Amino acid sequence: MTALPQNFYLADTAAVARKLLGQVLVHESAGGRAAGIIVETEAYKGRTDAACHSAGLDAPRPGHRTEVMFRAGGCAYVYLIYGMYCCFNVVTRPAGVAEAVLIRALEPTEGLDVMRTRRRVEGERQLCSGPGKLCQALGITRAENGFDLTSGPLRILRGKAVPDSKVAVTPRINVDYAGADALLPYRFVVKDSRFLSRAFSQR
DNA sequence: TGACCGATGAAT
DNA sequence: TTCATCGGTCAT
Repeated sequence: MTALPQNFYLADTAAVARKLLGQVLVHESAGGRAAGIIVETEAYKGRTDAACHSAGLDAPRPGHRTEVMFRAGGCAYVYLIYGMYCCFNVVTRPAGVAEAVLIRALEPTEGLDVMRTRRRVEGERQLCSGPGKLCQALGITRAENGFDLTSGPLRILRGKAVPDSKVAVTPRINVDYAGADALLPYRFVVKDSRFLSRAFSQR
């Protein structure tokens, strides 16, 4: 499998979030190699999106956590949430536009034992079914913030395309604070996956 | 220097 | 539904 080219990440952020379904996130680290198929994503559209960390920002602010979001697409944005979990995002769009895609769930495919050790749980459905969980399972921390995703230890490889018939679009999770923007259709899931952060159901 | 709070997860 | 837990962010 070959890594997705940087070009892939420069397009519209919601389109990238959709196209990331089915691609494969890999991390090779001291603990071992672990990987999974992306089954759930969310788009965060920068300046005008009240749910986005870079909401209202026109330019990078040195030292601010959103600094890497202003880089050209194709690198990692990792931040700490609730004082205890990391969330992994893919930076999108050309340099200067601070948008990103949050990876919310993976179907584990490689390194399940390493994941079990890191997560301290057995069931494969519990390994990567949430943004904090998948970072723990793959050993992704803020040390990986800014990493290039087209080469190096943290990469996204081209997997199998997911047809539209298997994709559902919903509002994003836990962004109620964003008012009307919380209703935007920016969450993409593989409908029938058993590995989502929460099961998809109609209506 | 300090107060506030969250793109979560796990237990209840 | 509740809460653990603490760094980032912004207001003093």
